[in-house]
Amino acid sequence: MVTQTDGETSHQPTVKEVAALAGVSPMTASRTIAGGTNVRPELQDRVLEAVRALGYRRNENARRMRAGEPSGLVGVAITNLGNPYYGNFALGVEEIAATHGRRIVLGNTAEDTQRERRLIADLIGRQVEGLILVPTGQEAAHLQHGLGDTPLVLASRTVPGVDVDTVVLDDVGGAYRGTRVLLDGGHRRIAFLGNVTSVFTGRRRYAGFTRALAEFDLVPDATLVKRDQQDVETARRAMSDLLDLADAPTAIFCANNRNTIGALKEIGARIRASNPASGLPAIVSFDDFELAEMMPVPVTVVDHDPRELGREAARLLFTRLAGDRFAGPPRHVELPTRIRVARP
Amino acid sequence: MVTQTDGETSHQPTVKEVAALAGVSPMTASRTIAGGTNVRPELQDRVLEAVRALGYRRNENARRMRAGEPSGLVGVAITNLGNPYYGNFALGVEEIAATHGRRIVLGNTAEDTQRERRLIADLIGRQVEGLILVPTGQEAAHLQHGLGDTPLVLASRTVPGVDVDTVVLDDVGGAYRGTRVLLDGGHRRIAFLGNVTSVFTGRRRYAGFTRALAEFDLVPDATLVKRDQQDVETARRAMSDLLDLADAPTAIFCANNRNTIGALKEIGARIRASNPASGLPAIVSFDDFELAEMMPVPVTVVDHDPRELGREAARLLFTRLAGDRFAGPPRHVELPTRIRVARP
DNA sequence: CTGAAAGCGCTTACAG
DNA sequence: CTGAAAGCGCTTACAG
Repeated sequence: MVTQTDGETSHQPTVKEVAALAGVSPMTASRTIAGGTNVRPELQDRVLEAVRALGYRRNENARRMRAGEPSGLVGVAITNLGNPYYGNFALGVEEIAATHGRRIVLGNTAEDTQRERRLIADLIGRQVEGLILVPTGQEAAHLQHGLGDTPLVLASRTVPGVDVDTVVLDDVGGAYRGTRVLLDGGHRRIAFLGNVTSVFTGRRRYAGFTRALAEFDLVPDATLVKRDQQDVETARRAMSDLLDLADAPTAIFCANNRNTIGALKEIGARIRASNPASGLPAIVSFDDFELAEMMPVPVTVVDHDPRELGREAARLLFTRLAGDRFAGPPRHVELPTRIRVARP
Repeated sequence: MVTQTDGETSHQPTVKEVAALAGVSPMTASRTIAGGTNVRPELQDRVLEAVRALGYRRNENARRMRAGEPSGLVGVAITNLGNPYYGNFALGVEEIAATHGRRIVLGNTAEDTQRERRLIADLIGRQVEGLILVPTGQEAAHLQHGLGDTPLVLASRTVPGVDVDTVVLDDVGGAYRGTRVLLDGGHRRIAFLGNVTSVFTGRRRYAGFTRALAEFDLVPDATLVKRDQQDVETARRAMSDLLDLADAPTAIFCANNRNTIGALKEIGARIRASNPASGLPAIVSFDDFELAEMMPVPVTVVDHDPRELGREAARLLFTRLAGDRFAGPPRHVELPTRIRVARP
């Protein structure tokens, strides 16, 4: 039974103290702790006993500094820890990092460039060997300068002027094919629910949307394009406005998970109020979500694998770290998306 | 435009190199970098210019070591990064840590005691000031020894024999009240879908379930109790077995999010197959989930706030760190749950 | 205002 | 096999 009331003073013991207690030199203690090569078994026993008695834990930072070894850490900065998409992204990074004996240090930027800047500075200061970033915005200054020789990989989004290794989704192609499902199904009044234009993926998905429309000689109807929703509640309200239009859309392209959920919640509310305005629209959702097949309207999902995105970002980083880290031009990987009709 | 092809050699510059380039002593460089007190402006300019030229970044590990300062890091170990519940938990920890000027280092144990052990050792070795852990199992050995003087807080689950600060949910009360909703609604054949008995929360929620039944002079029917599902697919199959019973349950208590989703997916599959066996059961879900109100059966949610769980864990830790860290007995906090009927 | 010396905790390289 | 010396990158404390 361990308790936190044993009255010991707060202090992490050092090799010196271990050595003193064992009656050996710090070097003998250090050698024993490192694995015990070239130390008499008898002395090893005494050292290990002292380690136990003092609760000694080697200071990894000090060790790596003297040994000239890298930190063994990879920094990962994501925009929203509470979003399972980025959680799985981080899992993918961790998976590959583990195979290289590295641990990840994870930070959350909360879509705030200021926080991103501070986080990166801190991670670099703590000697991460490389940095994987889902960038918050389009500001490049803090990414161009101050990273020193620490390799940077951008994931999911790019930043203009920052020409480093990147892995993104096939946003344009995915949005195009998702929209085509609606067009091929006969829909012509198709609305777009997306997030702010400043976000890389938002712009790309809108581009895929318009490309599909163009093939049917259509251009987006401004009254059907809503591009400012960052969360579920604003998405729900945007959806409500669309459904209240005299000439309401027959289908909705939702450019991300948050917009999909908001749109569906509004549909649900109207069903429960027995007030489905006009007929209920079909939905395309860029991003998968759980229980898609339980929805009262047909949902087409533009699916992709966040974990693979993380894996690929890590692979790019470790390739960089393995070779001459400035050799070769930056590589740009685009991962595919899959169309899945949740409820035909 | 920054590229990774500029041919520089890989090497983080040091104060010494900055000082040499600026033509001053390392101390003058150090003082300037630290903020510039007691350094002639002219020298400061030269140092800062050298910093820019070399892309110098202070080694935070080295600085803190010499200065005798703590690392400024709090270790957080969760069981599943891909679960938004724990992502939000980590956000809560981060929120409080930020107000104390600390950063979190997040690790994932993947419900694996071996990984938990290694992760903790590593975090301690990297000098975290404290550790917040969602423990994987019931093994206590690595938690009793080897943490040294680093305070530990257990969150969501406890470990027998490890008597440290803890914050858990009111699992028993929440499960009790959720089950009461079903009983008060007239249900008498109520099934239990939960996870393995070895998990703390699983046991507690089952206890709340049986307590509610007892008030109606009922005992759990063994054929209606399924307690081995760790993921959605196994939960779905367990649900299928229940619905296929000759005397199928009229209501299901789902002890966690994964079991709820699995149960609902099976219900959805049967509706789509126009084969709702007998009537569809009511659902109680311990853990909230998105779009609960869109389900084709009544869903009662035993809701709680993972972020607040994280905040509270961090508060316990910082209280410990602020005072004499071994003063006072361990504190045990239990956070409330709220009953929410998603669709009456 | 400036810098040479010493040391944070650890280990490499060198001498026994 | 063992240890005194030196140094990783940085800063405190001490002398000018």
